[in-house]
Amino acid sequence: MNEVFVRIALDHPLPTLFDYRCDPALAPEPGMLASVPFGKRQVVGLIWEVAATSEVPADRLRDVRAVCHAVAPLAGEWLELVTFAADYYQRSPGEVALPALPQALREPARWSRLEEPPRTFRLTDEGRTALPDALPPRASALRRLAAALAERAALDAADARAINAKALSVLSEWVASGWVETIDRPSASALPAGRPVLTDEQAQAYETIRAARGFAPFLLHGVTGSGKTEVYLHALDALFTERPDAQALVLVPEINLTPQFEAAFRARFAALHGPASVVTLHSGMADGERARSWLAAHRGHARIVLGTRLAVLASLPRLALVVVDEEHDPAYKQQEGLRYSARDLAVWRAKQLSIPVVLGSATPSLESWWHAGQGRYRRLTLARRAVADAALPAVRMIDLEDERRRGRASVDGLSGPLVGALKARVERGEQSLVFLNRRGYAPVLACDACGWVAGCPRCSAYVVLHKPESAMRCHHCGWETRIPRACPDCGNVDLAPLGRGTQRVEETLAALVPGARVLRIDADSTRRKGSAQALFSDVHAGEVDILVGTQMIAKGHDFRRVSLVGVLNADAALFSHDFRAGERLFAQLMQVSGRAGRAGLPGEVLVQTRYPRHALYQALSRHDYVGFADATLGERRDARLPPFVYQALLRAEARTLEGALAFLQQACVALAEIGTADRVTVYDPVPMTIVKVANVHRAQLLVESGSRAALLATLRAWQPALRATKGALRWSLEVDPLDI
DNA sequence: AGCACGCCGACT
DNA sequence: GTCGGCGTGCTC
Repeated sequence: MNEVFVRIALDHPLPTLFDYRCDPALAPEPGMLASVPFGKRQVVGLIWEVAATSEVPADRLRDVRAVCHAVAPLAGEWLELVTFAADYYQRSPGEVALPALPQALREPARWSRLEEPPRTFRLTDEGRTALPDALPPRASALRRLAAALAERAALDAADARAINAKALSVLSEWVASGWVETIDRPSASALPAGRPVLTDEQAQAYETIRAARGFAPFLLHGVTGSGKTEVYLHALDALFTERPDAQALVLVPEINLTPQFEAAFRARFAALHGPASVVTLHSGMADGERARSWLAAHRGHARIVLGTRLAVLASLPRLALVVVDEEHDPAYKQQEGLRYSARDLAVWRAKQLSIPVVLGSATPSLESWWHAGQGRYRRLTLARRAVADAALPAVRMIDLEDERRRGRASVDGLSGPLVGALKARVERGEQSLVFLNRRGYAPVLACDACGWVAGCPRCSAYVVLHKPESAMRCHHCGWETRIPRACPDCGNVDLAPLGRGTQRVEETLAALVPGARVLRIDADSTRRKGSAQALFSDVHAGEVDILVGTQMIAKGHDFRRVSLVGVLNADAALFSHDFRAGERLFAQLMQVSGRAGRAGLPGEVLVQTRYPRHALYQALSRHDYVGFADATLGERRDARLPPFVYQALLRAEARTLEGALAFLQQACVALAEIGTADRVTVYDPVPMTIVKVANVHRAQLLVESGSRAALLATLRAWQPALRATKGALRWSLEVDPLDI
């Protein structure tokens, strides 16, 4: 009775692989999925290694129940990617690998339905002579099948199944015998006509990417409207012309907000390589659909995988080019579970495979900008807008202090000059955007008489007033209540909404700009699936005069008739404790400004501020990303902040703040005992800004080092001690955190 | 992370 | 007398 042993990665926090006994008849191979007993349950894991022996005592070993053969094993390169990500982000390989797979692969009952859809069959020369003699005389079903093959040039799977229910398995036997062969789906030919002509800048960027060999990271720095997408499309065209079987990975921050981007890819490549050549992959997809896309990528049928951050972990056996659009976008950082940066993993994959990777942005992350400055990334610049006579918009500050001094009070946060500019646009039949990064009606409801403020009972935060639903909602935990008629403390009925969100601005604009068709787009107005798209198409169709919204309206959309962008309430980020707030604000304002004046209309951007001289706004009005980035990088260098230092956060969540802090204090002691901490700075445990969320108290501990390797080594050594500390609390480590 | 086992309060 | 609260211990 021979047996083999397999080492399996399970979606489980213990940082080890688990050994199992396996019947060799199950033909296990690394990269295959296996169903195994684990404790009291049955789980699916990923076979990492197959070995002749095991260190684990025989009486503790259990048996593999089944191995999935419907899907080809995941390649060694993919397992390496998982190994890297697991080590870098301090997780077990199974915690990285299994959540990256479609649910269908993690359910043994569904394995059989994952079989590759059969292709078209035809007789080989050998089959034409040998097959008739090989069939038993009375096997009439088989004879009918053979006759159908002989009659036609090709027999497709559906026709075969119509002849006999078991025809497909018979055909695959005949394929194995060499009597029948499968024909691959026909690959299309002619290049589609009408590729846009590139500007000189675009052409230069494209030629540089095309000429690249080996690992070649590019930072494509292109102003909004400069046509970065067209550079990607040309680079993909060139790749597929040179290597028809190659695959490309194209990452976008939020696929639902960029249907135009997706449409451009489909239009360009579906004609060239068949409708299945472009597949999308994002978290909003139904499971079956996602499984289909994933399998198309894994099997190499999909030429282009266009997806959000989770697509960076797709299996792509012939990956030859990676594109990360809007590479600065924080959405590339996963904010729960495995907290990976899809952009960083994309660069890692490119390096692993020695292929080019293009990071595109109008406002690159300071990390990428710094890499480019150091010569690690090659910079490609698109300084001009691609559409003829589309100039960059004029950016002006509206000084709110000055307005007030002159006795021109704002009405509900909207200044006279902005309202005047909006009216002028409505009269001219042009569209405007009003950008405000706060949804709801008002962020606070307060009592004038006693100072009571509506807070969330479960969080240390105020609840946000939502007028359309006449509800107050906590944006941290989702808790909701009716708007009170009177102050619960003193009974006063004059409760005042303080500050404003998109709902209130929408209401105010409707009153201040009579006759204007005002539309609001934010996470609340687009909650229903597909409604965002419907609302955006109203804007494109010209049925909207003024669009009010959060950053959702800043992303990707090419509004041809927008000539004015108004920005409200931006100042808060200028003085934030988060050192990245300025970088984020600048990127957002550049992006939303870029919505103005794309199609020849002169564009204008009006920013309401109390600090019009602030360096960030000055750089914005000059469209000076480079100046802003270099100045901010200088500050970061002086203050020893990323990218000049590497950081990790240990977070603790407990029932009490004391519990969370005590755990972190213990963790500090454990870290001091490790001793490798000589090149690592450990800060004091601190409560998080919003200390309580959903009745859980949160605190964190920052660890940093000038050496990435030293930091990782420390984290690795720290983990066993962290796991050993007991207590009813949850903790997690985050490497390269974005929010501190 | 699940999912057990294991000891102490308010109910038929 | 039990149903069930969540503390702690294990999973190849």
